[in-house]
Amino acid sequence: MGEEVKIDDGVPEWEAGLPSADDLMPLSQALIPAELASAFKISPEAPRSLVDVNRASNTTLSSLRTGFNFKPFSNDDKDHAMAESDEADEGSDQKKARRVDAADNFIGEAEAEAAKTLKRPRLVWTPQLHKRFVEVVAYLGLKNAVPKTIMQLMNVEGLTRENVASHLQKYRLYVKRMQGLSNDGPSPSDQLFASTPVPRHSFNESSSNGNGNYSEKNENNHVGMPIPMPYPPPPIVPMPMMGMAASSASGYSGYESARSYQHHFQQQYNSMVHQGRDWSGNNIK
DNA sequence: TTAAGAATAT
DNA sequence: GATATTCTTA
Repeated sequence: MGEEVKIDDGVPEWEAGLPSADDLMPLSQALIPAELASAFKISPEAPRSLVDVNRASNTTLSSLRTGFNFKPFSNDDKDHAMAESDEADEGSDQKKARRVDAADNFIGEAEAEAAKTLKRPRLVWTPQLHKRFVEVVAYLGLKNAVPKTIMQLMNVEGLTRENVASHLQKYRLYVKRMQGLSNDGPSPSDQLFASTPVPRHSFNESSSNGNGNYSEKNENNHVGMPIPMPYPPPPIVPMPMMGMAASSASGYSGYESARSYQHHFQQQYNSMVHQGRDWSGNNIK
């Protein structure tokens, strides 16, 4: 019965038996001959580049995968193919057709280049974003928290390693300074940092045991008492989910709220970064 | 060659 | 002061 589309992991199967890139009509070729088009008053279709196709393809695939309403970042800025995508995506789209004519290929490269080269608007570390940062750092333990890992665990689209590195540098200074002062007296100048207190276990080396707990450890690999995670486990995919979550400073009870939180977080971030329409407002066509 | 961390620059 | 960029080192 289910004649519909089976969306298991069957995607690769779909490709079996399909014509190869070389067998297909070039993208540059119009589907409808010009005379025919004019005869029937069909306005010519805008030329599509490989980039367009890949984009559409990705959109489709991700929709299928997520049961359909996942939108990567924002809808109208299709341009920015986020930089970090390099290692982020599990090369499921290795099938990129290599056969393209020079023009398209050029555009593809240009766009890819631009995504990395273009200047992004300066990131603002809102309390939410910072909180996220602190959570992840605490999760890793201050000693293990390095920019790349933090960036990955934070899982915020558009956030770069450099962003994190810079913030981490400052954060470390703050923490050090705080340790210097025996009792907690956040100076008023540290508004942001004071907004999210440094979790106690940040100072331990810790590692996740993937079980919702993480264990204290020291150099000798001596494992201490497992501590329940007070914050979301390493998020994998930005999870669109409705329903707002309190996310009031109280703390999360479980994964649901963690997800909601993440959703909220994502939205917050989106609007935040978009004020300067820069890395997306730029048309690379 | 990549990434962390510190030092500078904007 | 906040964040980005560059430089040095591992």
